[in-house]
Amino acid sequence: MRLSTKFSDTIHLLAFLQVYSDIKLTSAVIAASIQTSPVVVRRLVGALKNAGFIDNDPKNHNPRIAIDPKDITLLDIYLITEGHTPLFVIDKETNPLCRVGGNIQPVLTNIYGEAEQAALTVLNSKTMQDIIDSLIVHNKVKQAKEKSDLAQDA
Amino acid sequence: MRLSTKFSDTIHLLAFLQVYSDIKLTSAVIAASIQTSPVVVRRLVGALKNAGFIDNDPKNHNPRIAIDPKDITLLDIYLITEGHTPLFVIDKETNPLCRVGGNIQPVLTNIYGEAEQAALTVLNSKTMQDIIDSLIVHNKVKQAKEKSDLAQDA
DNA sequence: AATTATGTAACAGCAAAAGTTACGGAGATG
DNA sequence: CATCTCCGTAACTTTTGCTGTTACATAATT
Repeated sequence: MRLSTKFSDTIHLLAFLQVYSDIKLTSAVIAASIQTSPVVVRRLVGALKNAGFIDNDPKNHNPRIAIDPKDITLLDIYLITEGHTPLFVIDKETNPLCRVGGNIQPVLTNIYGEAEQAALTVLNSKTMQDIIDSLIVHNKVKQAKEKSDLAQDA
Repeated sequence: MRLSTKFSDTIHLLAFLQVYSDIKLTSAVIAASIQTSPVVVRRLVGALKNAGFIDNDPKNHNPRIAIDPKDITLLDIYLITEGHTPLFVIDKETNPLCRVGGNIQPVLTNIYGEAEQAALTVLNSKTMQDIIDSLIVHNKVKQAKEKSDLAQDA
């Protein structure tokens, strides 16, 4: 089956909390940005609260990031949301009596592990702050483009 | 969704062709090692023939590896079997009018791409020959262990 | 107090993968 | 040359796990 979107959605969620910390953040408001249902958002928020990444702002009762975004890496989020699922799947049903089927699993475990490690190392080098910074840059570029397109039309 | 087992099964298949090149290799025989159905094996073999990695041995009419196993990397196999599926999934349904939802996709595309690239680079550094060599080592270790266990019992 | 939002649990729907059935055709065997 | 086996492929079924929905008890808000 296909991988879940939980990892992406959770990054989205955390960025949203930070970018929109000044408005009232209900699960419905957040869901409108992720384009999912409020229940799904509550589930994601719940998992993050459990892991200590989100708490409640005493001022406005918003959920908010409980840790400096510089100190949250994408690997941290990945492990919370999909940590159980290996990136590469090994077929567990192979004939143990065969010279190939009986030995392929540990061989693949090693190699896949190495590949997965490489990917997760990249994720560990990126923080939520990097995401938020990139979002702002992308947004500025987009707005400048829209403005120039508008001038073009006029 | 989780990834399919096609990647693993195809590596298994190619190793099997090489290790058992001396016996009659029907799809049923191969299926017994992978523990799947002959039809599934035929599908995998078909894809590999299409890609030029397998041809037919004129001697015994077995399917056989058409390229030196040293020159087949796991990345080659990965691209044939799962090349279309990204390792990390990006939620395509986000609100374009939101400062986060409207910009998160390209941001994630960049970072996920970098992580995926790192994993695929590892896969590209491993060949089918490495797999076959490792299988032989694992098998020898296993057999030695069995022999010593047997001596223990006696 | 009344309203609104949360946290969960249970259920339904959907999409993708794996396995199954079926069958025409190619090649092997006697 | 007739039979038998296996292949290649299409269509269908089953399974599985993710997403979203419904429902409701609890907590917080006004």
